[in-house]
Amino acid sequence: MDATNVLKERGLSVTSSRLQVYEALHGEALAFSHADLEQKFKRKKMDRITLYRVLNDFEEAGLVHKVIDPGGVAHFALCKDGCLHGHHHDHHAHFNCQRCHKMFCLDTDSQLSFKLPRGFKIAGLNTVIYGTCKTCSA
Amino acid sequence: MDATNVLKERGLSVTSSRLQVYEALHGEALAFSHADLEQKFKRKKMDRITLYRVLNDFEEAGLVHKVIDPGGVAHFALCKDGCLHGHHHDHHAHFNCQRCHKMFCLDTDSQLSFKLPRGFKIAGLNTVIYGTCKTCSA
DNA sequence: ACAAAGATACAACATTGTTGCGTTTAACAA
DNA sequence: TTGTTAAACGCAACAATGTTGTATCTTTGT
Ligand SMILES: [Mn+2]
Ligand SMILES: [Mn+2]
Ligand SMILES: [Zn+2]
Ligand SMILES: [Zn+2]
Repeated sequence: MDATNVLKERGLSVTSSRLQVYEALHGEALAFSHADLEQKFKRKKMDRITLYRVLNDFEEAGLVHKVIDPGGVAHFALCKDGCLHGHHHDHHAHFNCQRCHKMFCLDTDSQLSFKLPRGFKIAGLNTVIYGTCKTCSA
Repeated sequence: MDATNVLKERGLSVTSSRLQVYEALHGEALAFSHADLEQKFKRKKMDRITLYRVLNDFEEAGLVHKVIDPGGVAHFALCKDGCLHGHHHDHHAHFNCQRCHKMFCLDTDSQLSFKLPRGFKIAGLNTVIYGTCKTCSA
């Protein structure tokens, strides 16, 4: 499905900023920070605040998920599975390279299961393994 | 062992700020943010920057570990096991309540195991489950 | 008690993220 | 296609978290 229809499907109006952001994230295995994305858009004059709002809207719509790196900075990646408005289920781990600072989504290779104490109710999770990626280890 | 000797054992000089911070974290099952700790010290005039540096020094010394909450804010808790200078091994999960904002260390109840892609080398991890804690769910 | 090394406190700054509001743009119906 | 309305944008101002530089004070070891 093309970007325009993805947005429409989620009830998001189709604007140039949103299309740009969607295209920037589409097909990537990495999650990008605001700084990363502003770099990508440096020729296209993407407003900093608009970018924040687009990503927030995307997250609420279940289009992207947010991961916090060990420095406290948010990274965003498109959801692969059928996340919906207010109901994410991308409970996978991430790998953040301390050398190249790439944030990898480990959709397939990570298996997470938690035993929570009685009475605790899970809404979501933020899992980031940090270290050195394959390229930077070699 | 008392606070003074714990500091000495790690090669940290014994100062009033460090004793205060150590005592504030000691015996707690929760990880505290800078804001939390400043609250605790409100009568004792703990300098904000000193607090940052004390916690950084403690972390490097393997005395405390740092957890990042889903808002990107750092929380600190004393290490329970034998972490050393530059070598932490507190690979446990945490639970952050979206209502009371407490950050629980799940030392005992969480079991974490990850299958990383070939070539990736793990140095540590930040795992935070968020939702509502027992008290706030009731 | 003294000298050297290290910790503290204050100011200045950086980065990340939020809020308010006037202007522009997209959606939808006439 | 055009007009109306609601939403998104862009700019400024602000807030929160965290870092760096430096002069002063405290701790440590002699
Ligand atoms: Mn992901
Ligand atoms: Mn912990
Ligand atoms: Zn790397
Ligand atoms: Zn709670």
